[in-house]
Amino acid sequence: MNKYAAVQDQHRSAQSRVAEYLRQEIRSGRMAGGTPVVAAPIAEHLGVSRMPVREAIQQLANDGFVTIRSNRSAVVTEFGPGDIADLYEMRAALEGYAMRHVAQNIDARGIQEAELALMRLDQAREDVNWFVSAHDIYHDALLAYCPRAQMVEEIRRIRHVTEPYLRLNLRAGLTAFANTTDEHSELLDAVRSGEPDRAEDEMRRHILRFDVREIFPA
Amino acid sequence: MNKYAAVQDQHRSAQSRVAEYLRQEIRSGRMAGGTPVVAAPIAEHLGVSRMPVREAIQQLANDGFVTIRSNRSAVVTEFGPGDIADLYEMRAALEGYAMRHVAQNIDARGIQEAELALMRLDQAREDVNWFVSAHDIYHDALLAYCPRAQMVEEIRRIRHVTEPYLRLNLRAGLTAFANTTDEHSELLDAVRSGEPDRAEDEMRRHILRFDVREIFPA
DNA sequence: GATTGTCAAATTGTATCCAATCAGTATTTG
DNA sequence: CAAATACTGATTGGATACAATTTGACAATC
Repeated sequence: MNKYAAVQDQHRSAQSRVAEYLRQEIRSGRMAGGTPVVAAPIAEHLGVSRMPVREAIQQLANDGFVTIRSNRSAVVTEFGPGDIADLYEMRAALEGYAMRHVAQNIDARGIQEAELALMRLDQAREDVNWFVSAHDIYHDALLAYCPRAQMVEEIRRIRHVTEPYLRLNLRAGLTAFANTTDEHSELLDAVRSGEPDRAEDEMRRHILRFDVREIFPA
Repeated sequence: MNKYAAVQDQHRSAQSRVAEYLRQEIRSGRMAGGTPVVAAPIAEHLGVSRMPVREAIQQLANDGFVTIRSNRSAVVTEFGPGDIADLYEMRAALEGYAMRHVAQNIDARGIQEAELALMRLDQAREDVNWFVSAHDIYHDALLAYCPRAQMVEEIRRIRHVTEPYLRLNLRAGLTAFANTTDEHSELLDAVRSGEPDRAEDEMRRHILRFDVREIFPA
């Protein structure tokens, strides 16, 4: 199945192809939380043996996408309200701190790119998938000016792991759509000012404004 | 080799035993940065096949302990000054934020335990290994009152990955030894006050006071 | 009727075998 | 003699085979 993609990616290891495939399935929500992740069928579907699938599953487990239960099938990780709060606070702490660097390092070109990404984000409000993608691009545009590779990687990891829940939130209450452009605009102002404290504070507040309870019916 | 430990851990999977073994070797510094991590000899040494070793290596790679080079032997990750700064800033951001929760949640019993851990830390100043262990315990005593499991886990991960470099620093300049008790004491005061802002600020400053340049000769 | 025991299907965990890849060295060739 | 090339040893990457474990169903028992 999907021979062309397989051929195109032939140079990369089977494991990383499998990992990328599963990551996309989970991020997109096609494999929802709780879905069993069984090695054998996936291996057959992608035309590889179980071994690289196992390793891919473990890799995803380390990123938090799946949960491995010893001697039982792994499952797509299901996050509860507490877990989401946890992840969002982590991201607030890290991405807030990252903005200190960004505010001090960003140049005219960076500002321009962020403004462009912001416009695209505004245009993307009609479609959930489009919006999520544009939202990623906007945040990444800012993080490009944070010279801390591991920090940025961790921030992205968290964003990706929580992506299905952002999608749910966008589809459920439209509030997220409405607020978000103004917030992102204020955020950009703060970064433009070059004041680390202000940039950090703005990013923190922006991320923590995400209301988990919209998704999880009490 | 080491039959008793093997028997004791028989209930757990070979993979996790191997992972734990390697993690300890690396954290302790017995396997220094740059050391090749070859599957076959380790497998033989521990009396298992190469497969669980492979998976253990990959698990460690996801935590940052080793670096996998495609089709070449993996190596123990070697961090440069920039990487260490990166990791310490991440920890500052996260553990600082965690202290907001701790300051608000800690009770009399928690304070007491932290004070005890602080005394033990002070006693441990003569020996590097002892000190590192006591330092871990002190920080964990505080983090026990942060109700954000994933955040705490990530903080610990960073602390463990940087452990060999802390050891180097302790052995090299003794400054870290000297400053640290006072700092930790001030930190505990801030937590005791219950003020989130103050607790966060104190923890951040404490962590960022770590001077990387002591290790890396310019 | 509830509980326990046993068996079978599904799935993971581990071992072993073979192919692919890379680093370094020897060797050829201009 | 220098540069390109071909070989060799070491090591990983992947596939297949098999053992161990768990789950659930169904039957036996109290």
